[in-house]
Amino acid sequence: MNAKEVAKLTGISVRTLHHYDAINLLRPNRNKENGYREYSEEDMDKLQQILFFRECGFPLAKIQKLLNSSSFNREEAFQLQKKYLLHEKKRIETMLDTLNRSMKSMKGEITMSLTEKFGGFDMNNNPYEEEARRLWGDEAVDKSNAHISSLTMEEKDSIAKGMDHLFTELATIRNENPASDTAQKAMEKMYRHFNKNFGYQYTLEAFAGVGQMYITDIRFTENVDQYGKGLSQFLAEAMKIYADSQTE
Amino acid sequence: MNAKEVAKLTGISVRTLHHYDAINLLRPNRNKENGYREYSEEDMDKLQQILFFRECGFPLAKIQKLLNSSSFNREEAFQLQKKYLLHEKKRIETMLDTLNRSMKSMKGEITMSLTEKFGGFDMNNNPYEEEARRLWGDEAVDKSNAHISSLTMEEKDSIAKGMDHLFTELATIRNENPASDTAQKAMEKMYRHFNKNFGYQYTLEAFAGVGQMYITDIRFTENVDQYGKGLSQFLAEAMKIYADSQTE
DNA sequence: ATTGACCATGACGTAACGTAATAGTTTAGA
DNA sequence: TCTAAACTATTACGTTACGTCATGGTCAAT
Repeated sequence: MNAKEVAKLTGISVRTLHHYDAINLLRPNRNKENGYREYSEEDMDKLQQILFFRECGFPLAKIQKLLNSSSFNREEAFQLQKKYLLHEKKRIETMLDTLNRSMKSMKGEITMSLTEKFGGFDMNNNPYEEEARRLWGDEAVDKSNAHISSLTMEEKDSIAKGMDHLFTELATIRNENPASDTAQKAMEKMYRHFNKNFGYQYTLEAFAGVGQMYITDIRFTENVDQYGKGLSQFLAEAMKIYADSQTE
Repeated sequence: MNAKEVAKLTGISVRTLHHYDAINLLRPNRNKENGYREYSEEDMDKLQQILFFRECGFPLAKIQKLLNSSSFNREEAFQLQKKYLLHEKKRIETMLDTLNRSMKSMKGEITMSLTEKFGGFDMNNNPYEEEARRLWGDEAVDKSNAHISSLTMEEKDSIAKGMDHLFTELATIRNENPASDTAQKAMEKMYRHFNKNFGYQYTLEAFAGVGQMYITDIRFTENVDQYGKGLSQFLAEAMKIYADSQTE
């Protein structure tokens, strides 16, 4: 299939296809003779995924990461998109209600509070982005998740206890300087612990990445900070310093 | 209400409010002492309209024109938005269907054609933009519409016949050069006809604008071309030339 | 009196394309 | 067979609707 046919079929523009090609999102094979784009069946399936995610409000950069994730799974993707669409459907129904009531309020039949007048507009906090990140967002988390799901209950329990222990311990030194000897020794221990308990060898990069996540992902921040306020912040810094020091 | 409260209430950002202020879309009063923005109840109603139209996919520039249109009518606006939302709801339902079927097709339970796989994505041609333009889009059309709706059936009928006659006549010369004497004489007649039959004095600008519309608005193009293929194109050119020649 | 949360106005950045310019290719009709 | 219309490609600049600083004034509470 050439670009124009694809455009016609899907309702997107040829320029959009060019764009997706340019940003490495969807790169069809080229005709050897003239360099024209040729879209295969697989390309079309990928494009469908892209458009679904786009419909769900994901930025293209994020879509790219998702689709490239090693643990990406079409079935889960469909489920997620379905959830989003159902959510969106509800939002629209809310807006329709707001609309109908606004008409009545205009005619003086009823009165509406300001809060009511803006019901349904808030589409900023898309909870499904977070779910997507959970599913395929971070390669490191991915792999450990995959590993975790392969464990028995007892194994899981044991690991959970080990982590709990580790964090409780770490919480006691959370007010130290993250670069201090005490802190860095703890980081070494932590790094070893991670490598022992998760299914693969953590790179130092990934280790630092997890630390980053503790402060960028609220879900993690809250979780970690339950062991002591400020722990996530401390860990993020200390883990990064450790990773950097070991890399040189 | 200050900007932050509005933001919290509606779910949009303060920056967005600043932006709407900057482009003259929504300009709240300012506190005389410190220049802070202060949003009144009216501002909030207008904002609601803006957000509804935005939700319907209208660009801000268009929203501005709509709201400033002399014939703008909140009730009609609500109705239009309602139509759009119902349309959107259906589209989402279509996509949900596509999604469910795609999952089955992935599992090999059913097969899907490519066309089916992309059902629901086409949201480009929003039919409601055209309806909006019809309602409030063109000031000139507005006014004549307003006038028309104030007429009796017989008067309407008589005018319709007059227009029919005029267009039939114009169709006979549609292959002339639009700048020719014949064409320009016909334009003069047409201009007088417009001024006689519609409720107010057409400016030459508005006259040329109507000509423009004959070729930019498909609805009109098709209508006009029923009198003869290419008539709309001819009229658009001839009317512009006439208007220009009279303006100097 | 100071601090921290709020407001204002620039100015620049960005995402996801649209649009136009230029040039090579393919295809349908004279 | 030749030519014009209709595609294709790349490059490049434009656009919309804001986000994100940077800088500086304002207000409310300690």
